Amino acid sequence: MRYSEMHLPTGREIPSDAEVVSNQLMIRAGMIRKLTSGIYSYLPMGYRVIRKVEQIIREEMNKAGAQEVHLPMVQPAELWQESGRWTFYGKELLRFRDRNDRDYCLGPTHEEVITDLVRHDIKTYRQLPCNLYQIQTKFRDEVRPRFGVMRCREFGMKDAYSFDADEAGAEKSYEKMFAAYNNIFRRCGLKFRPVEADSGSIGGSFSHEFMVMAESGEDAIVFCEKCNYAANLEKAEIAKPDADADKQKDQLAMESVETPDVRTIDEVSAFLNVSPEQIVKTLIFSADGKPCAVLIRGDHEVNEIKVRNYLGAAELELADDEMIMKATGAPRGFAGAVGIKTRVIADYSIMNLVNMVTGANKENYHLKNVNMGRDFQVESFADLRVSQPGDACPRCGGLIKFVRGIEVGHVFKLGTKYSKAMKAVYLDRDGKEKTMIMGCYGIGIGRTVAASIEQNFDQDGIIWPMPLAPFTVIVTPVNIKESDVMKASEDIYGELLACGVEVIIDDRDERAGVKFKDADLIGIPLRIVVGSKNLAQGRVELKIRRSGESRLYAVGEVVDEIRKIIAAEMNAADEAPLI
RNA sequence: CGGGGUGUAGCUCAGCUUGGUUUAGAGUGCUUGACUGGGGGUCAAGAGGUCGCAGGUUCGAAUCCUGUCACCCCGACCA
Repeated sequence: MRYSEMHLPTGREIPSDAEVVSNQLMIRAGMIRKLTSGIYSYLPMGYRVIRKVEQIIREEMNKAGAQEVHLPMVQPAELWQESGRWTFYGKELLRFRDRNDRDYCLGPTHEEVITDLVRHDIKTYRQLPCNLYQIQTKFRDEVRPRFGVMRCREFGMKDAYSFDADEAGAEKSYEKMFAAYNNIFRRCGLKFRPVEADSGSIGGSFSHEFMVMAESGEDAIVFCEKCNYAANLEKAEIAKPDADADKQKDQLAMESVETPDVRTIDEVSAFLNVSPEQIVKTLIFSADGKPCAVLIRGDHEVNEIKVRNYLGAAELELADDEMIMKATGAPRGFAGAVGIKTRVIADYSIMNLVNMVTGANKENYHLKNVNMGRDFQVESFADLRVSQPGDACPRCGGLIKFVRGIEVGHVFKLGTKYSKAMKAVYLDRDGKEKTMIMGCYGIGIGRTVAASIEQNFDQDGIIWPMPLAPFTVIVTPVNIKESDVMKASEDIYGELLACGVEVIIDDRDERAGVKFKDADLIGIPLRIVVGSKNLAQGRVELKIRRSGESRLYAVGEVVDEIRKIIAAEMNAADEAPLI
């Protein structure tokens, strides 16, 4: 490719509405342009990188036995009504009508379409397992798109769906995809790790997210330094503590104290001069419209996902003032377990507490020396809180650490949620009708590209890992008006092309400084600089983008050297150990 | 949906508080020419704007008022 002929509009200014570095650099490097909120165009440079990621995905998916298909983006309402998601999915599903007034939506995901496809064509266990995937545009009408292509409304996604005859088969399909995903992200040159994730309201048994480590990531990840436990914060388990019967011996008599307008943990702690660990927070939740009290130690936070999962509720939110008043007989801020008129569940954190401080279910009063069993009963204890620094690993007891990550992939055991609702069945060996067991597996393509930039940049611009680079080499003639410089540049360019290297020659009539800045910005891994001084001695300069290192080579040797470097780096990306 | 902010040249922004000396500006980018040629070079000449849109107040509105749209940020919500 000739730079002079390429549509590659680079920019010096940081766009005013770009927050994260990947978004800023993708715009400045001429990769993308925003059309409207959450909707982006890819320019040639950006699309080349997209296709690199897609190609790696294709190769690994095919290797894992999946087959590529292409499903429609416009989907009829009937399918979604059949699965129940037409009402369930909410506003993220963009709905519209055609000229005959029929309801449609833009596909945010394709479980319905693929299940419909498979149920028509797969009739027997002999056709199973089956794993189909596609790389296609999704539309999700996000409440708040942000961070450029990282969280946008229209985006490219690879989604795969597996169909199996039984649990064991489904497990195998899941493991294959898990392995394929490891290969994909490793080959993309990303620092990532798979983490346990919440299976959410879909209710599958198992789910992993593939997280790219980055400070700007929207997800918090918990991992253990000793063992390989890693989980999304919303999923991170906390081990059940041992019961400590001894402590219960020192129970004091319960007393009521007046605490005028003292509501929050901090206020109670200061007013009564007790530490937050001694106070029990009593949160009233509305679980599918019914109140439920959740007890937790004052210095901890409730993990609403855990509560929702524990209660098996479809919808969970903090109760409104009216429900609180009805359940506790007091306004917000004075709830307590003693005498409360709701179910009461408690986090493990209060299991061994004695002489607790709680609300009195009476305005402007709290209770001191409250004790479980004696003063109130708990329906059950469970892990309901958010993991925090200092917690022990739930697997090995080691210390856990926190990092932030970008979710680039998600593998999911679906079970029979869709196959059952949509009657995707087959006949087994005995001629009996059985429901297929599904799994689904997604990768955000644009997000993977953005995540790569979040991990690979410096003050000059992007630093592509070789497997994703839009071009591997850029040939930079310092001055195109010098014919010997141009001739040598063209020769090297031609040679690289001839041996299949993706190369761009910067044949623009620009000053060297401009070319260097642009080459750095767009992040080409290897740069060959052809200038008259070195050329007079038969040499050219090879500069490595990532290290900044530069070496001189004889004109006749530089192509060989480059081939060696490329081979070594691509190999390293293929064989990099998992972290 | 709640809160906050911003809309002026392709891009980044000034001007608005206190309406009229600004014929709407700067930097950068773009065009042309000359010089220059290893880290966004210099000089000169130029093109480019119904100041988001619609009303209103006024002799007079980029500037004040009302409405509206778009975009961004924080939160809530949600795969």
